[in-house]
Amino acid sequence: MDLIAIPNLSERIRSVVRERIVNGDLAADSRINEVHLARDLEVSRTPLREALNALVAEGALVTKPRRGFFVRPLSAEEFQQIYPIRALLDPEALRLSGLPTAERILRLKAMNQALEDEPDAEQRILLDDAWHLEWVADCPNLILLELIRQFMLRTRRYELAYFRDPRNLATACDDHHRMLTAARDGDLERVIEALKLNLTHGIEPILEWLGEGKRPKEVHNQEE
Amino acid sequence: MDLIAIPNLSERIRSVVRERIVNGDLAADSRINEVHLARDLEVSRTPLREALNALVAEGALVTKPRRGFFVRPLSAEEFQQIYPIRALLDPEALRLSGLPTAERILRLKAMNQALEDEPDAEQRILLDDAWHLEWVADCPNLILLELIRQFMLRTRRYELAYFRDPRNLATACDDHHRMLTAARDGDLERVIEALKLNLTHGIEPILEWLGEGKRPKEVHNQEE
DNA sequence: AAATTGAATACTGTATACAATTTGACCATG
DNA sequence: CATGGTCAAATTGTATACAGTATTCAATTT
Repeated sequence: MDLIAIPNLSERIRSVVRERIVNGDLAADSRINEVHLARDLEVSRTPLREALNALVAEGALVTKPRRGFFVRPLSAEEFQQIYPIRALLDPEALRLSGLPTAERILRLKAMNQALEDEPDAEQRILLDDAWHLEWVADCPNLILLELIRQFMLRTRRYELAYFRDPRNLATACDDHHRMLTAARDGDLERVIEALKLNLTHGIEPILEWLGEGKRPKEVHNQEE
Repeated sequence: MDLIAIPNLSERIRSVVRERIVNGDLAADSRINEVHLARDLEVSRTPLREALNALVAEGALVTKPRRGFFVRPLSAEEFQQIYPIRALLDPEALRLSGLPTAERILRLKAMNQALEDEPDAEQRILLDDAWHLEWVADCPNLILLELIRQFMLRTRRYELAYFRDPRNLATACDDHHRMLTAARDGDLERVIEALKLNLTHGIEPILEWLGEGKRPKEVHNQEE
């Protein structure tokens, strides 16, 4: 019997649309035209609407009754609210997980290396998320993990800019390294401190980016 | 123009179904038959499915592709995971909010009195939630507030048993009182400590309840 | 008697159709 | 030239229809 549940169409649509929002293909604040988007994706409106509703729950969209779905704009305000929450959730999950096993430390080391070598910004985000999840893989509080995953999705749009800059990548990998050495010393509290620092380092550069140029694409919703 | 957005059918359905889950009208672990439930609610399946998907995001239901929606059972495990998260979120929100104004303290005092006098368990939950939200009303992190509200909904099913017992109500009001006196003394840290204690007090009795009798109603999904 | 297969049935997932509401353009009016 | 009203087109919300997938249960085989 199905151990891996095959996602249905609406779940696949959700991923695709989320991608488009993250990339800016669907401009911030723009209204989503269900008919056009459905035609573009070559699906009907029903599963599309299910996907859009799910994205509302994720915080990527907002919905106004009888007006439609709108892309939640990237904003310094939202970002300044989301990131501190991760800095609250992640350390707690790590504390509950305890120190990683020697085997896991090895894996983490390899993952960090892969991150350092990765040229593509989007892949870097995925690797970074995987890295953080690996630390808390043994966390007994599954709902907390669910929550962390949810917030990883919400921060994704912002992190794209962060991981494009090699200097930021270097900072991140450095922080990660500090976590690893603390773990090898068996000092959980120091690991947690390093994690908090890591999560804090992201804030400044992203706020800067949000302040200045913001996003390039603006109007361009989707073609007719 | 519409300051208060009138909810559409699917949003209203969501509330109704959530209610039924909380009450146990839809038994834990039972599969939801969309056709029957739609007929029962006198709506079509489309908005019902939108509502059910939203409830999945809320954690009240789970969905298995091509199998359908299932009522997430109340379990000691889930509860033990949810409550500590509230004990993480609420104090942080309170810290960000700062001490309440004298005016707000008065209002809180009145709210606690109302809670103490309330005979109905369901109303008590609503009043208790309102009480907690009043403390953090000034929290600048709106997303954190959103999250707290979300978890209030998730804990609701469990708290019903808690607030039925007058002894638990007394304990809660007592904790609340302690928070108020600490606030009047201008000692935020002591308020936060009292809040943590308040949130912790709920755990034991509910676990006990979950261990023994559990819920009365069991089979009874919905009538044909 | 137990296991297995296969057809009938029930149910979910998706598409389409229809109703209700909003939007925007056009024109009349001050 | 601005303002407001009316109507058509566009768009969302809901219902219904259909297709594909699970489940059930009886018939058949071992």
